Amino acid sequence: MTIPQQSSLLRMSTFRLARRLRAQKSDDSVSDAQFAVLATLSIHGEHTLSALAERERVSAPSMNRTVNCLEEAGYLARAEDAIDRRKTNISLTASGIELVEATVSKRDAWLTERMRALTADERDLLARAAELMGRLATQ
Amino acid sequence: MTIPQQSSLLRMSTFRLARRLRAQKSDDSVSDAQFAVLATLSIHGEHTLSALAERERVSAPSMNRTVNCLEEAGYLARAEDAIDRRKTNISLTASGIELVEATVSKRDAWLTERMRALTADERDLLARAAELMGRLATQ
DNA sequence: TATTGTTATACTCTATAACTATA
DNA sequence: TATAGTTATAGAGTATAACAATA
Repeated sequence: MTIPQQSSLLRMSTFRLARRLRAQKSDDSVSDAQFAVLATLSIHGEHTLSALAERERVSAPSMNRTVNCLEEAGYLARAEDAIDRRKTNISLTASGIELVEATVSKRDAWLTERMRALTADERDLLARAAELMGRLATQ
Repeated sequence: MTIPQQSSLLRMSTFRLARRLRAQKSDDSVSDAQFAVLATLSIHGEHTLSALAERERVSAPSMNRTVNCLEEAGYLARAEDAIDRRKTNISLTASGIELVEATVSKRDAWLTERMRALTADERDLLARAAELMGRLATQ
């Protein structure tokens, strides 16, 4: 198999699996865009609005709106920066942490159940592949 | 490593790689939702509106709107069904086929370039993993 | 009566341009 | 003057409810 053929296979399988995983949510009231923000705050901690916009590759006004919705729903909180008063520091509330954990658990449970149907060798192969995929994505 | 740990690794890497791949487009004027429709028509051929809505898991009015945009942009065409005149058959135009091929090429080129940095054994491992991921997604 | 597609309406996500407050 | 955040406005994607045409 040529390298382009291998790439094409990996691209298709990655999209299909990501799509199935994304469908596993713990709460339908939060959109994909909103959940991505909560997940980013969960993994990388407190962000200013513009840092969050840059990381999610959307405009600041767009992120501002999404943050407004999430703040209103009680999943995150804004706090004025003590030093630079133009900035607002955005972080998860207890309720936001809970929602991220519940969704991550649901997705992992869905995948774990399907991985039990594989052999130990196949699971090991997938774990090693995951490490390589991470490297490809950050390259 | 436990099965849940393997699952969690695979989930994170899949999302990261899918995100990077999705960012590789050949034309910024077509949204993700619109491109997904074009890709579905490219892979699975002609669809009625409701078949398309069901496959993309959105409502019929939502799909109708997306199809309107794509029709106006000239990427797909509606045709009346000869037998059942309630139905409209939706298929890609030459321009639509071209756009799908250009985007797929760009994504594959991006991934192929990064896979060249791996060893032959690592690429082979990823190709076998892709097959397993496809199986997990359809299970 | 049921199905297919569409229109009406409303809310979220997206963007650019313009504004406010602070540095 | 520059930067961080926000508001104004407009276009696209999502949904449910209601409608027209056809089976």
